[in-house]
Amino acid sequence: MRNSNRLIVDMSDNKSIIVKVVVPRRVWETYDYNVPRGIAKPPVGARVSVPLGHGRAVGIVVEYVERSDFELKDIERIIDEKPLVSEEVVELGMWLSDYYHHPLGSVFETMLPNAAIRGQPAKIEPEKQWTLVEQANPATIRANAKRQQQAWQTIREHKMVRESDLKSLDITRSALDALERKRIVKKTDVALSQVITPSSIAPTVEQKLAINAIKSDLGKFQTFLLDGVTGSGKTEVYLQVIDEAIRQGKQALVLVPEIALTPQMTNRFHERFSRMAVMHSMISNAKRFETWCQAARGDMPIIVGTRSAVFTPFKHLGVIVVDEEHDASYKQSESLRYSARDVAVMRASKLGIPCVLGSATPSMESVMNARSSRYRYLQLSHRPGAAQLPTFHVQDMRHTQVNGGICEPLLRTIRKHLNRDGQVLILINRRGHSTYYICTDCGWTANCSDCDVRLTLHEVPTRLLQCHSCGRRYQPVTKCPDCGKKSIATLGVGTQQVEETLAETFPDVPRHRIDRDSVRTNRQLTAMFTRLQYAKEGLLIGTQMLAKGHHFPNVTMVAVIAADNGFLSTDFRGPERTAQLIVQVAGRAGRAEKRGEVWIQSYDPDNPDLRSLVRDGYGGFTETELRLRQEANFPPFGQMAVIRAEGPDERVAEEFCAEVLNALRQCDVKVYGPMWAPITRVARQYRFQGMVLASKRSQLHDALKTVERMRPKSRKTRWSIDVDPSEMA
DNA sequence: AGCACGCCGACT
DNA sequence: GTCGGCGTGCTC
Repeated sequence: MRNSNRLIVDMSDNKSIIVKVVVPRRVWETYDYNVPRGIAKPPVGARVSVPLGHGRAVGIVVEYVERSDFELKDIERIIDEKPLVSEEVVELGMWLSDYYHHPLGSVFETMLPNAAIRGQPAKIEPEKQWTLVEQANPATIRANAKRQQQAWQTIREHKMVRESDLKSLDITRSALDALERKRIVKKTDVALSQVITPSSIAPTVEQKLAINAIKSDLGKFQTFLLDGVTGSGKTEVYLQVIDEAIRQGKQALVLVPEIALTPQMTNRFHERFSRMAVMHSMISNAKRFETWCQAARGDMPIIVGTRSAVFTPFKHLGVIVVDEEHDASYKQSESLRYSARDVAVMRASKLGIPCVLGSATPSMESVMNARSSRYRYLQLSHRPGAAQLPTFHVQDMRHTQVNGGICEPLLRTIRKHLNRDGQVLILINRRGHSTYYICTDCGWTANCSDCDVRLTLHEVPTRLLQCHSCGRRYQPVTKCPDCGKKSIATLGVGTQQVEETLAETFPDVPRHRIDRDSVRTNRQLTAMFTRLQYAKEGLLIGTQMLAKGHHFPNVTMVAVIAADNGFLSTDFRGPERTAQLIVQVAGRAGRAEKRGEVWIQSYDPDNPDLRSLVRDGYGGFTETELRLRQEANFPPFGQMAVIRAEGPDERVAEEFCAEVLNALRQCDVKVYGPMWAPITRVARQYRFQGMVLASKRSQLHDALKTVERMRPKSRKTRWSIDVDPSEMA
């Protein structure tokens, strides 16, 4: 049994060191490795290169142990002499694996930047900076030493120059060496430098209250729910709190939704803080790892980033801000299905620091937490500049003539606003032209061959049928494939059709359509918002993209074309999402001097959620919705998880789902299902799901624990556990 | 990430 | 029979 690179652990030798290593693979446990004698002990949180199976992997040391039950291999190489991640982040990974019932190795795969997993060297040591020696005599620099003169002047101008900035400032190594020998400049550890530009705005009374409340809790764990209407100045609160944290020598983490990371947002931070970094999916691997290391060594005071930035290690994190905390993009919908908002609160509690959750439309979870005093509730109810909130009008569509998705009264109101030089924003939650492509004779509808969804007809840029589930495109037929008649018609409106309708009615009014088809990349989105800022008139037609990104000061009217889909959705979070969307988009309407107008077209105007939203605003909606949730024991009252299973064989997938759910039925939880997923088939995979509800967190957790490692013969069926699901789809 | 293992269809 | 395609599981 002797193998050259294996050795049996010699128990008589108590000096041998064994380390537990997390490898970034789909594995549930840490692996044990032997640290060969004569090699320095790798610290906890450092990366090591280890043999794994037939290849090798880069892992993270999480613990030392005395003995192991395995035949151990030797660590191949120690990559980091100092820990790459703090013990706090290692523990966070363990917690994530436990809470979301996800393999530990995959958790670290999600948490670590690609460059770190590939084993690229990290810069963990503090950076060096060059400064002038106080009683230096620049006269000793000879007149012909041009490079030295230049270097000296640059350093004098900037007061200090970072090692990493030398190249961009055109300072050479040799010039610096010469200056150092002459004792004109010196090299030291970089000091956390931050030039803070004081606020130019005087905070309102409410802002001041919020700022002071959070500031006085810096240094201890407390979650705040900052409930502030659009334009009420939440960002100013964040900025002033971060200002104070930085003055105390701490760092700050700011999470923003994916779509919101526009220059407008980061510029607000840049105006106030000289040194900050952004992190999102478009940042290159190398840059991301660099920023990550800077934060870890305490050399980056502020990180503004999207979901995955919540895993950034910090040396002295002082406060976490989660802007638009209700936003669905904080929940990852594949692999490790974490909620960055919840992880942020968890981190804050472990670190003993405050966490600020900001929103104009807080999630039901956060509202409940504020009511039960787990969170401190702070409110910003006024818009500075005294802009008034808009008036709501629900248009009963049941007895109204409709043309291309828009009814006659709405068209008249749009005309009125356009005539008064106002912009009108039109929200439709569907892209494309029509949502049905049907035969009026036999009832045939165009469906995707791989998914169980109807095809959407697109007219722009070319006429084609598209599956919005798998992306497959089809050439539209002119004759019904079933009955052969030429009685093809379309039904259901999307953004393209509404744009078409409005083009016919208002041919001379400029129109801007904003959806995933017109704006493909984040860059295009930014460019579009910039353009719209200067477009003072016209129609803005778009999907939820419009509601999130930006404020349009000239919009005096907002029209919601179809709110019913959301309020009547089978997804229990549908109404919440829709109400948030309407309130967010309504926040774009109204100028300082006059109230805006919001029109909602509905075939179900008596819907309780819609009625309470329109009558009493988001607070009223919250009351109604929470009552409905409580009756069903849905979150935030009950604790929920969803089991999903999909596979190429309908029977097998359903049986597998049933098997997992039956195991859960043995536990102290309520189980519903298996049932079809809202989209029953995607890319030829049949999808089933089941719902697990428990009154207490621990009951849900224990039940999921029992199936977590069951891993039954998953013949071709992929399955997953989704804790705290954000949608049922 | 690779690689072994085993199950199934196809082929000399 | 045996070959090899790929889906599945394992790696301290």
